[in-house]
Amino acid sequence: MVKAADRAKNPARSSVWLEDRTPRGGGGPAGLDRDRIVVTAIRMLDEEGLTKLSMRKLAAELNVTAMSLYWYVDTKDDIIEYAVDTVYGEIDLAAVDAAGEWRDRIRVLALDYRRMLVRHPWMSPSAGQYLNIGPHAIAVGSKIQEAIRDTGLPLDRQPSAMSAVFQFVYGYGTIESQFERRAAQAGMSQDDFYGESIKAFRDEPAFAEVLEPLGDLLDERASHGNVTEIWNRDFDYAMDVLVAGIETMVSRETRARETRRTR
Amino acid sequence: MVKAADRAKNPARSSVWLEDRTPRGGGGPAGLDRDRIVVTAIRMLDEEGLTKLSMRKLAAELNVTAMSLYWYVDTKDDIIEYAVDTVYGEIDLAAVDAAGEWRDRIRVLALDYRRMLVRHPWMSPSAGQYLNIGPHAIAVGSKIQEAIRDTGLPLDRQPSAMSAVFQFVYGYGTIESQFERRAAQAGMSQDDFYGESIKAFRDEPAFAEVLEPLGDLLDERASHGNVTEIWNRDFDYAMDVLVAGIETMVSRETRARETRRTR
DNA sequence: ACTGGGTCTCGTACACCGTACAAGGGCTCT
DNA sequence: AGAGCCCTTGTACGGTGTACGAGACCCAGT
Repeated sequence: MVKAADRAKNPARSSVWLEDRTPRGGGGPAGLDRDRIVVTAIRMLDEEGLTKLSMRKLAAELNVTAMSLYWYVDTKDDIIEYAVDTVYGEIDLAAVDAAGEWRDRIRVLALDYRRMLVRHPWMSPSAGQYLNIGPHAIAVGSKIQEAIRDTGLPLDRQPSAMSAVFQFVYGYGTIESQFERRAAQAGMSQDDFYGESIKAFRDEPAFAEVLEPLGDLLDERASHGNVTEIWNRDFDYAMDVLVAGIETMVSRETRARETRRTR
Repeated sequence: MVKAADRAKNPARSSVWLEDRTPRGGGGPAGLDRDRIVVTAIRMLDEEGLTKLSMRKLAAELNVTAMSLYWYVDTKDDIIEYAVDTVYGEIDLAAVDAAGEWRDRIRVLALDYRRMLVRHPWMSPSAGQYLNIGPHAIAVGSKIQEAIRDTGLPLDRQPSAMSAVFQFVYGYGTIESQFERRAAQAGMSQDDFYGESIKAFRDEPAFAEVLEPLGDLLDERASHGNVTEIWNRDFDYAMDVLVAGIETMVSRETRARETRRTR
C-alpha cells in the first residue's frame, strides 16, 4: 500500500493496476473487503452521482468509519478506478464472440459499451481520468482489437480505425448519459426535458437568429417519436457510417494493392 | 442573479445561458468584471488543472477575496461554464468558411476542435457537464451543421452524421489531452511517457497474456516516429474513414432514390 | 450640504471534504 | 500470559464552496 501523499509524487505510476493489487483480507469485525466497498460505491455513484460520493457517506453505508476504508484502499480515487474497471466487466464479451463477422461484432460491442456508459453516468468523466488498464478494460480493448483486425485493414491503420469507432462511442455515450442525468435531476421524463430545452432556446431572443437555420431540423426531429428512439436511430446510423467508412477504406486499399501488382 | 441554493432546486434551468445574462458592472474599486474573472480562470485552469482551481486561489490571483467573485457569478460552476463557452470561441470559424467544400470544412473544423480540446485539458470533462448553449458553442454547432448539410445526406440523417464526426472528435480529443496531461504531470516528454507506459505493461506478468496479440501492433507503432505524429496520423485516418463513410452513405441514398424513380 | 440607496468588497462562519496519525480492540500463536 | 498482527476508530488539519451581514464608495434627489 502506498500513502496518498507518496502517490502524488510519482504520478507516472498512479494507477492501482501498476502496483500491489492483492486485496487485503476481509476477516475483520466489520466484514469489510475491497469488493464490497467497490460494489457499494458503484451503487451509490449510480444513485447520487460522482460529486455526491464522499468517503464518509460510503463508509456510513457500510456501517463503518471513513478511515476504515483506507485499510483496503489508498485513496478515494482508487475506489473510482476499481469501480471503472468493474463496470467494464459488465460488457458481455461472450455475446460479441457469438455475433459472427466483424461488422456485427463491432455493432454488438459498441452498443453494449454505449449502454454501459448510459447506465453509469459517472463512467465517462471517470474513465477519461485514468489509464484504464484494469483486467476488464483490457479484455474489452482486446475484443475491440480482434474485431478491427478482421476488417482486413492494414495493420498500421487498425489503431486509427479503432479510434474512429470507439472514441465515437465514448463521446456519444457521454453526451447521452449526461442528458439522461440532467433530465432525471430535473425530475422530468427525457421527452419533457427535451421539449423544455427546445422551448427555452426558442424563447431566448438572443438565440433565435442562430437557431433559425436549425429550426426545420428540430421540427423534423420532434415529429419522430420519443427521445430514446432518436438516440437509438442516431447511434445506429452513425454506426452505419463508420462501418461503411471502414469497408470503403478496405476496398480502396485492396484496389491500390492490385494496381501495384498488375503494374 | 440566483443563489446557488435556489439554483439547485431547479436544475432544469441550471445554465448560465438560460437566465439573466447581462454582466454586472465593473466600476468597482477592484476593477473586477466577469470577463476578467473568466479569462483569469481559463489561464489558471490551463496551468493547474480543473481540480486545483478554487475560488480563493482565483480571487487571490485577482487581488480580491473569494466572496467578491460572487457579485459577478452565482456559483463556481458558472465560471467554468463561461470558460467553456469562451474557449469554444477560439475555434476559427472564418477559416472553416474559407476551406471550400464540405469535406475540407469538416476536416478543418474537426482539427481545430481537437486542438482546442488538447490545449485546454479541462475542457472535455467540463464540456460534458453543461448544456453548452453559449453563443460561441452554438456558433460552432451551426458551422458543423452547415458542413453536414452540404454532404447531400437526407435531412433526417444529418444529425446522426454530425454525431458520428464530432462525438468522435470529442472522444479523441479527450483521450489525447488526458495523455498529454498525465505526461506533463509525470514531468516527462510524451515520448518517454509512452515508452514507460508500454514497459510497465510488459513487466506486469498478469497482463502479458492479454497483451500478447497486441505485441506486434505496439512494436509496429513504436517504430513510427514520435507520439505526436502517431496522434496526428491516427486522427487523420479516422477522419478519412468518417468522410468515406458519409460519401458511401450518400451514394447509397442516391442510388436508392434513382431506383425508386425508374421503377 | 445632507441623505438615501445602489454597487461593490470584505470578514466571519458553517458544513463538508479527503486523509495523516496514533491509539486501541480482538484474534491467533507461542 | 504475552507478543504481534489485522482491522477499526477518534481526533485533527488544512482545505473546499458559499450564506450572511457589515461596511465602503459613489451618485442622485432633496
